[in-house]
Amino acid sequence: MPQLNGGDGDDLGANDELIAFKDEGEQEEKRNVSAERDLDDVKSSLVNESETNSNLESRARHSQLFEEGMYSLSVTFPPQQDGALFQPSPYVGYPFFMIPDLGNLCSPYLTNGALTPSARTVRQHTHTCTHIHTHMHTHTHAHYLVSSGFSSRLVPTPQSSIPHPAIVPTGVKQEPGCSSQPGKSMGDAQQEKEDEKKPHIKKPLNAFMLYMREERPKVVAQCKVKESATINQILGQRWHSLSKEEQAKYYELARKERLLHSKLYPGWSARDNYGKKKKRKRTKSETQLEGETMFRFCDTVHFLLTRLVKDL
DNA sequence: AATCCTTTGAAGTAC
DNA sequence: GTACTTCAAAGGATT
Repeated sequence: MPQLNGGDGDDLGANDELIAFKDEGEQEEKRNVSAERDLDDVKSSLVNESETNSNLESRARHSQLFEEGMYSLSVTFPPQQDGALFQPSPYVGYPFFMIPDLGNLCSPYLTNGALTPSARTVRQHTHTCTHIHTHMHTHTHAHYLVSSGFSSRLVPTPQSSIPHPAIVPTGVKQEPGCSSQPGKSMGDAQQEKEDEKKPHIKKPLNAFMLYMREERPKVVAQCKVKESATINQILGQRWHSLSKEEQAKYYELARKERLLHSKLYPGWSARDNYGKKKKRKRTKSETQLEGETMFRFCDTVHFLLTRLVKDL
């Protein structure tokens, strides 16, 4: 069961979140060094703050008490209109609810729209459930200790045919959405079929992506531009012009995204998505051809210059 | 229909 | 340890 442990440290906050701007000059880089350090400090303090937060310990304690059957659980399911899928808001902490499978249904990371049977059931109901938690053997609980709040969920074990990845027992690595047995060998074609059936779990958004999602509509409105490539260039520039505090806000959001993502999909790896987005890759011959063309071009230029100098 | 473009950041691979 | 690659979002443009 995933639990946020303030003691063991969260290494999800990458240390290299700030890098020198690639396309700017050395001087610009130097000017940014101190600012980067400051922002780095802000970021690490944000991480430390959240990790050492006394509320976190309190929440962890709540979680423990809950598991011991000392607490009752109150879960409120949001109303679903006309059975329509819940559309996640751009970013409001987490727009989906920590309900078994409904979480999958509403998760912004899932893209294939696959509905699990229990999700279909859950989204039909709108109710508030108060449960005196005394029968641990009949329920499986998972607690998400997200910075933004304490969420709990009830999973009636016998009915839950598709266990949520987040409740995979410790030490058991499970591929997201993968029902196949570990170590089971299968043909490549069959493996591909299995892969296609898997829900596509997207990468968590990084700080800049979160910023883009928020600011894009403003840029579109201001600049009357629709081309994403152009908009992204503008957003890239604006991102650099943000203050450290403003950027820190997005780094913190991104950290929470990663944290929650890792809680929801413990076995997920960025590698799982490799190849999901089909990208035309240059073949070796193409690269070689380009190199040869460049070589010939340089050779020609050299020849012409030599001749020019000779003529002069 | 599929891919490219364009940005930054995270995470993976390769050496 | 460093360099490189892939993919997250977005939607018009291009193939």
